[in-house]
Amino acid sequence: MPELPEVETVRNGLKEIFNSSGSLVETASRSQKALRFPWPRNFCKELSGQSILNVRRRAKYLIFETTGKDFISHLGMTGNWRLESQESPKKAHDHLRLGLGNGKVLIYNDVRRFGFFDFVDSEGLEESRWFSHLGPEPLDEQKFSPDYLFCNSRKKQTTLKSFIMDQRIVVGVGNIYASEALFRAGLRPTQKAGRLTRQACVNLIVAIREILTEAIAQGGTTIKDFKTAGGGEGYFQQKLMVYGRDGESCHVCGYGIRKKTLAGRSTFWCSQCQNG
DNA sequence: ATTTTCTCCTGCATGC
DNA sequence: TGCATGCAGGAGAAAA
Repeated sequence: MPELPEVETVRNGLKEIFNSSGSLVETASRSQKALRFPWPRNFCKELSGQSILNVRRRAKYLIFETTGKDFISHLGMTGNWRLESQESPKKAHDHLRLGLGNGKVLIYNDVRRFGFFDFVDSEGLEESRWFSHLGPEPLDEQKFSPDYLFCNSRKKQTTLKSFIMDQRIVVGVGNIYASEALFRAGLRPTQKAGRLTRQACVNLIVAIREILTEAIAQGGTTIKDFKTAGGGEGYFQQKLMVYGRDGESCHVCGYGIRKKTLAGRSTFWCSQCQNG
């Protein structure tokens, strides 16, 4: 569900919650159902009584730094956090409840249970099983450079869209923003990644950065399930140029938006605007 | 080795 | 109305 801008939006919401409602986890309880992976051993026991010191993000992972063990939260497709008062009715697919005091409770809900939690060691996080294969952050101008993208795309037979969704190449770009970034860069999602010119790499990197930055500013994209940690919706869907618009006309040239499945994921583009 | 398809899960839209 | 089918923003495993 959430790509980088959505995870960043959730992170911002969680930080606000911990600032206003306190960061001490007085109580913790969880559902009996496993998420994508079994719950970490003694997860709730380890959490209760600890304070959340900070919430960071790497790729699409949230990293909770606490006075006890640090842990990560991955939202999968439908994971979301919300703050409610203790007496609010429970909802289907609530999986974790963190009592924050003042009658407030922070709840993790995940319909499809593709999300998961795990304890991590903050030292050496980049070398951990979850992070060791990850590429650079797209907003890191040093590491995610045109030269990096050009060199790593050489001889790649995969499609350009699959290439930029490969978390080993660059993290955070999911199915929506991949199509949107390629539209902005004027590049065909179906072309071979190995065909990228140096100039195309420059254009693509700029497009990815702009799309993600604007989406963060808009609070992410709410197509179906995404909710900010405050329970609100993101507004970037109002700016989508191609995603979910097959059969409609291009906002720029009026040509019909096309749709095709690439590597199992729906892909949208304008064959007039994206001829590079 | 690289690339695509399958799989985990539930809910919703669509079509017969 | 009911039922079958397909699809959904992730991503690792399995298969090609």
